[in-house]
Amino acid sequence: MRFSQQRETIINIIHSTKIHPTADWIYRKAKKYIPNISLGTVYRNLKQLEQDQLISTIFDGSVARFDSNMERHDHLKCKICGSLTDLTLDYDFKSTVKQKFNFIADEIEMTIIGTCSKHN
Amino acid sequence: MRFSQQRETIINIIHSTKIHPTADWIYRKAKKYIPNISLGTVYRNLKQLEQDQLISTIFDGSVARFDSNMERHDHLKCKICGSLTDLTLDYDFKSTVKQKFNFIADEIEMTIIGTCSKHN
DNA sequence: AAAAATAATAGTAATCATTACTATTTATTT
DNA sequence: AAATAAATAGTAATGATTACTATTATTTTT
Ligand SMILES: [Mn+2]
Ligand SMILES: [Mn+2]
Ligand SMILES: [Zn+2]
Ligand SMILES: [Zn+2]
Repeated sequence: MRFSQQRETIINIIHSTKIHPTADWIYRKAKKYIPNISLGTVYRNLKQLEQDQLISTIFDGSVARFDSNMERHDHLKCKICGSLTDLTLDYDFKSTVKQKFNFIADEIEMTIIGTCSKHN
Repeated sequence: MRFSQQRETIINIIHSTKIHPTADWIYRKAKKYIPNISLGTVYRNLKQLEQDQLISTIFDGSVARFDSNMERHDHLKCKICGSLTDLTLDYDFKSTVKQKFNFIADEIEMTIIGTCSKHN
């Protein structure tokens, strides 16, 4: 993977926020630095970065959002404002499903859906 | 909501399987009973049935899959064959996130991703 | 049972996010 | 500086889903 100003900008943008942005959000932000950057470039780089395990993809309904936090963690999703927030809960179901279902678990995705603290 | 043969067929199809089918899978199956049923009809009814809480929608990556099991449960997703299987795990994080984040949890979506028992 | 009212359908067009394509540009190696 | 090939911009294509509309089917009213 060769250096490019576009990729560098995309990485910086993702690392600068905790909102788990969409490709389009990243694209609009990137255009402030590189006005003629292409949306295809954003998608191509996001895919590349995911393959290289530098970011991860979260499917929020039907749109993809991107996460620079590569530690194991879960999410709170607010039904009202749509925000997605990190939290880390303690659990271990991998051994359970191995024993009960002979299922080899690689990862566990957990999203808690409800109303966030802003709406009180 | 008025009766229709199309909706009845769609409900029957969903209740007849545990595979969490996609709209297109349901459509192809429905055509065996109603050859000129429209894909739009399938989507319209699936949306209606979800609103009436008769089925639920699971977003599997970028495609929607439908679930007739309305009990609270979790899923095992196999990376190899793509199968989605029900299981019910015991946990309670709703009180935790209320206390720690002042977040009112309505539901928790948990998917355990890995390799299912078929591939041993 | 026929007429009126209106929900639901079939078929097709439109939308939206994402991916594919390709000529050109840019980074890296020689 | 020239050669090599990865990355880009711009645009076309794709695939899932939704919107639209004239027609059909179900339910209600007479
Ligand atoms: Mn996160
Ligand atoms: Mn299920
Ligand atoms: Zn909120
Ligand atoms: Zn499998």
